[in-house]
Amino acid sequence: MPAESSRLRSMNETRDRILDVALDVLGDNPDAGMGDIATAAGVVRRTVYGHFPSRLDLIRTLTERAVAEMTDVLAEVNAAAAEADATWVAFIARIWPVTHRYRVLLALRRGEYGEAIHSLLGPVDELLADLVRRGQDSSRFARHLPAGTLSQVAYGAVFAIATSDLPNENPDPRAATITSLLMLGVPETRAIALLDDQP
Amino acid sequence: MPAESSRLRSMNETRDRILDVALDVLGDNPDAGMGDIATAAGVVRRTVYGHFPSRLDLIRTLTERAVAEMTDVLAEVNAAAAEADATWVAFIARIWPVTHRYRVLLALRRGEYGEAIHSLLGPVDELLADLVRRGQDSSRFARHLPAGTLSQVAYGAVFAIATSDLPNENPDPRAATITSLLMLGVPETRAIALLDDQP
DNA sequence: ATGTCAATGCACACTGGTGTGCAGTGTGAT
DNA sequence: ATCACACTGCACACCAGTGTGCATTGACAT
Repeated sequence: MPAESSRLRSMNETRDRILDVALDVLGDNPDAGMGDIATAAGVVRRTVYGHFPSRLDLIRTLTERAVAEMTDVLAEVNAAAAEADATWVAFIARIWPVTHRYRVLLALRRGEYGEAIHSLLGPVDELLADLVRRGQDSSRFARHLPAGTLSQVAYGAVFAIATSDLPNENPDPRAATITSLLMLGVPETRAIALLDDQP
Repeated sequence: MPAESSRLRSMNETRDRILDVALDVLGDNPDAGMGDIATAAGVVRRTVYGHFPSRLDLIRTLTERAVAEMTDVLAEVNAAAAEADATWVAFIARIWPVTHRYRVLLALRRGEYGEAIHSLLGPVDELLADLVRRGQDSSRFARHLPAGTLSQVAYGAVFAIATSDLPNENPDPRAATITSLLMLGVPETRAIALLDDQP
């Protein structure tokens, strides 16, 4: 099956390394240039343009990866067919590392490439809103905000906590989950009970 | 008292107009240039540099204004000597329009001028954290997060709702306040009661 | 009437990033 | 042995924004 095995593989390795490193570099500084990414990937700027014709292409590819991963997680936790609030807890637990990895996308959402990112992220937003709506329909979640807004704000809070770099402590996924559950209207006692059921 | 009355006044008018317009323009697009601001203010780019030697100077002046307004509001609501949760409600009500006005600063917090803005906004963050801490000490607020983080995340949620531009609806300060109270650990019933006490 | 000075309208130099072109080099494929 | 081609290294053009210099205009102050 691998026709041009070694040749093609090492090329894909370079490409993947650029993508991985780009997530890192842009995560630290969303305004980093193609040069910074290239250097960090141990490659020359020109080479990056060999794989991605433009900066937008790079960002788009990154976003597509993120959408794929997030959609997978959402599909899996939804497959468990549990209550919406339990599903939310499972979702946050599974999405936690992904959120940190792709933190740059949220930062870039407002900006030059916001339009492209937003449209690609649309489907994920939909799925998230669906989950919250399901919770509202079964009265697990409150209705003080429409599902679309509530899902965004709740996930935004998790994201904010996940990427907050406090001087001494490191972000606490448990506290973040509780916070998001609270704002979804889940009582604190139930929130803690849900968390204690997690493996 | 006005020595060079007309002269100096019209100069201050121009300066103030630039500042006001800058808030507007940068609020819509944080990456707008000095030229865009100048044009929107009905003035030439060179004139803006006459009042503010650099872009950073402009941003700093804007930030100083914001800090002054926010500090005033915080001082006033704290003077009422009510419970921390009631104070929070009053604070959100009073800060709501200000939040929208200075929305650009939050957007610019991550970016080139983040350092300068952050240091100027520091005192406000302190006051906010103090309020939340007070609430935690009197058991009005939950302790799932340290006061510093919780205050930031709660205010961040309010900000997110205040600046969310939904297709048809406009942001609802009441829903935003409830959301923030929930994540602070205030039970929904109490949150609604607090809001109904507001004028 | 005369001077002052904010605002104007150019000019310019500088910076920092993007994206392209092309000749050269080394390593796998044939 | 030779071809293909990913990567290099340097060149360039281009753009958009920043900040400065300076001569000019016009309203206000004296």
